[in-house]
Amino acid sequence: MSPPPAPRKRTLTNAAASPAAGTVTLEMVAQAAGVSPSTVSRILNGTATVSAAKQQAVEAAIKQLDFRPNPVARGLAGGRTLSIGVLTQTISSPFYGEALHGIEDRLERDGYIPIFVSGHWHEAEERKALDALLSRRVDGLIVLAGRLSNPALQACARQVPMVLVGRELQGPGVLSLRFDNRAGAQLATQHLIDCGHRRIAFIAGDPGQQDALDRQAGYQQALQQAGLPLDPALVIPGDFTEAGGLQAINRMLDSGLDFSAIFAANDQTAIGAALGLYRHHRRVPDDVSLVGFDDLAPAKFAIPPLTTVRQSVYEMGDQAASAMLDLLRGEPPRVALPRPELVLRESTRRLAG
Amino acid sequence: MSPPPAPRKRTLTNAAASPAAGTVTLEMVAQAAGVSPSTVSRILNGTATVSAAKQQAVEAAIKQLDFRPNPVARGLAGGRTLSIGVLTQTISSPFYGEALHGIEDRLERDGYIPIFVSGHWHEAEERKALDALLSRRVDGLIVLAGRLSNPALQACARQVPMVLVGRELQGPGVLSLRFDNRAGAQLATQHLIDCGHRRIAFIAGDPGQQDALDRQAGYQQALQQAGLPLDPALVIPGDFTEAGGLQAINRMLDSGLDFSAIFAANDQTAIGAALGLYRHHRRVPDDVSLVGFDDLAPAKFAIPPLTTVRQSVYEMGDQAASAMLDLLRGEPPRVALPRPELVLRESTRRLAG
DNA sequence: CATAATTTTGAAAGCGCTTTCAAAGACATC
DNA sequence: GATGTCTTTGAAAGCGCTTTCAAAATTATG
Repeated sequence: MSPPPAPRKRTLTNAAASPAAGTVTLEMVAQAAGVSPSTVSRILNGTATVSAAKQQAVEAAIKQLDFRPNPVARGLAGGRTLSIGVLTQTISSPFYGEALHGIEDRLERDGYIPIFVSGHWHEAEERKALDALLSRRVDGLIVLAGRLSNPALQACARQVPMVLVGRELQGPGVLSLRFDNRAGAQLATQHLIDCGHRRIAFIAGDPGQQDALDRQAGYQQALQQAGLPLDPALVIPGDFTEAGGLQAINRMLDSGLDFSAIFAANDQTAIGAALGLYRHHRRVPDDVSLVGFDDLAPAKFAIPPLTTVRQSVYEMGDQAASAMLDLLRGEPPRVALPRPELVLRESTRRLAG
Repeated sequence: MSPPPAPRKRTLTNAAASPAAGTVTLEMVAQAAGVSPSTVSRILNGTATVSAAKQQAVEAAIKQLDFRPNPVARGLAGGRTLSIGVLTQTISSPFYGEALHGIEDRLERDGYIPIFVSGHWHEAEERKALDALLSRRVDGLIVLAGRLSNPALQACARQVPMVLVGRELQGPGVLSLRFDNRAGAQLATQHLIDCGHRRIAFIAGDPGQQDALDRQAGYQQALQQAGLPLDPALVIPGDFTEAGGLQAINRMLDSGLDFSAIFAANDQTAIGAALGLYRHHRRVPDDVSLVGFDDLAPAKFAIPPLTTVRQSVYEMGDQAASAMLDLLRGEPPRVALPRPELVLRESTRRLAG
């Protein structure tokens, strides 16, 4: 080990109230490289062409001093904070969690950082959270579903670019990203039909979410296309939670509903339904086939492993972040949403007889 | 509705490159209230006593203009950003997700905002994430477990106060929060013993995490206290994941291991184990009793619902955030960790015969 | 009532960076 | 070689807030 030559001389700055004393500033870099701060800034941001000689000198100084620009200062001066506000509903939900993961990974590659806040499906909370984000001067907003009114969202979109996931909204500065829930639901229902099922129940999702409505539409469409009747009794209300799925089963069984398969509006509902079935000693898939939607992590280890529709929520997050980055660069956002696909596991089987 | 009297006069500032034109600044408030900016700042921060008259005038102006201080500017000038960096491992994991939720709720009450970053159990990533946090000038750091070396953590703690969850570390500016994993594991094991089980297998957790080691110690201690032999063959390696649990079962069954109950190091492992058992046509709890650890959401809807040790990860997050707030105020942190408790569900039963 | 001891207040200097603006250099043209 | 055009560079003015510092206003003291 050769001894480190210059052990950080600290003479240049007005060493006043610096909290962290070892902070290297842009000014120090400029001084070390023998140029002006403006030049260093320009190199950092690629704002203008700089002579090769100075470019190198500055880069060397940056490396040597281990300089890392202060995002707070940049935010104040330049108006950019390199942070994107993300409004999610429940940070710990398996569904949103994956999307956040996708967002985080994508943003990080471009030096942005996501700031996550939760709205808990509560309009007032969502509004507050968005306010907090805006007052922190995030450069953009990614909103995952929620209950906030469209006008409220549009108002935000007037301040910063916005990407909306799971909701439809037109407007300046807004980009809407939606899965093809309908196609996914058709896929699931069709699979059940292909297995010979005729009495296919649908446990619906939270009627306040467009996704839920679309999935129901897909279910009905598949039935119709197969020439099967649409029995309203086969549509049981649910709320996208395990408890809702469990409850739905109880209701179905108590009322003596006749069915041989169930399509649940999401995996969580399906998992609750599976428990309900287990409690009533109905075997999956022997007695009833069960399909979920989303392909969340728990589906894979459910008992039995759940046949479901894969959505790649992670990828959706990735796409949302990508689109935001495009928007920020002023480019037209290019998104390629993943197609829904059926994941065959062990919760469905061909109807015997 | 009376008409709003002054519809936002905008004459005062040098209306140059303001990105959002409608921004109200502290200076505007000062002007409206007829005082100096310093005074407004003092009122905002409670830094000094101000005459009642001015106090009121300023408060009125703030309300009237709907002024909200710019955290970015505050961060630059005052060194406080009102944000707390939170290093988690997987933002979408059911375990950490709940802790994040607890942190978020607690911080929000005091006007702080958490900034979540994930380390993915990867030292380099953790270091990078921490760097990003630090360079964004977070006021404090909450670190959830991880693989980062102690010296590296201590170095961070020298810059900002730090609360460490799930790891033991002494040092200036560091506060360690640990569950009593050992007691929890004893509880679980003892329950199995009480049920008459003698051959109790333990599927271990990730040996890189202290939690895993503690849980194993608790398991062994309970066995010893009951005068039961410690058979090393009964301890099967695992890694805190469902896949690990599944694999462990395969190994146990393939090797013809004799056991009537399993204590899994966490719920995820237990859920994987349940699937393994299902695959091998071993019924839970009829053929083998199964206990998990953590009481994560999925445990409740597992098939059968999983007996487990409740940790309240949410509460842990809440406590960590509280402690951080105390630290920031310069008060000695007061934490009251929740006791572990056994949650009896349907995956265990008294050994027949 | 003068003078000292306090308290309230405002002016001004930053925090670390970006961004005009104009001066200085480099290059091209006649 | 003089003049004009385009490019590189630095000085300086902020971004919106906090925080000395010292002046002004207030209160206490002899």
